[in-house]
Amino acid sequence: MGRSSRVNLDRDALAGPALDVAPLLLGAVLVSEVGGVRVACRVTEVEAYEGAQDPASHAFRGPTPRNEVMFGEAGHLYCYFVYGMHWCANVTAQQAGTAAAVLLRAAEILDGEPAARARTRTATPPGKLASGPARLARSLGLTGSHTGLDLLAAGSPVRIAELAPPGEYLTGPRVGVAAAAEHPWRFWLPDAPSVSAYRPGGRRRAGRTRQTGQP
DNA sequence: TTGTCGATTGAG
DNA sequence: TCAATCGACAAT
Repeated sequence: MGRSSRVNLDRDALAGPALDVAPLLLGAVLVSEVGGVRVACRVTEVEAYEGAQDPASHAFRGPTPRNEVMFGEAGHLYCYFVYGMHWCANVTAQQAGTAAAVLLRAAEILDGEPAARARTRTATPPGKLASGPARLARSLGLTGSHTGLDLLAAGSPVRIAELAPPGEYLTGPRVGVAAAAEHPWRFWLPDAPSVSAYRPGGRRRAGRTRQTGQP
């Protein structure tokens, strides 16, 4: 075909390391028809999570019922529950047998904003409805029940509609991640208002006495 | 079976 | 800066 503004969307493109797949997903259009409501968004920020080599990955310690889908075929949805109240969504990468996933951290709503707004806090500013992984998942109505969905299947209620041509992007350390914090495995589009703010990882220490650390 | 901690968010 | 809130998983 002639010069298409889109990139061929085939599973092989997603079947590599998360580090390679993550930038591919920047600018991708994601469509959700969960609950009979259509919400479309454009991905602006992602993070790569590998398998056995990545201590911050859910798959680091091998397969479990929760992370099973990460070990499957690329291009499927992996949603996990965190902090007792939030869902976050990933796109699986690598070939079957090897774990990897790309966390969807932020997006801008292209279509169905009223529906997205209805799902999120009414106080959320318009451009920030899908800013942050939990808000992104909530805007699209994604929960653990959607884990395993094939994002490349035409009939899937959640799917990747198109990939954007490779473009400029920035990288930095992953947000809220303590392990392997030195790796710049977060990718985002420049000048995207929806991109979330960086926050270093690290656990809160219980009973941390007034450790001001100040002289 | 128990305890710790988390790929976050929003309020104070 | 901190509480909310509960599932996963490692350690008993």
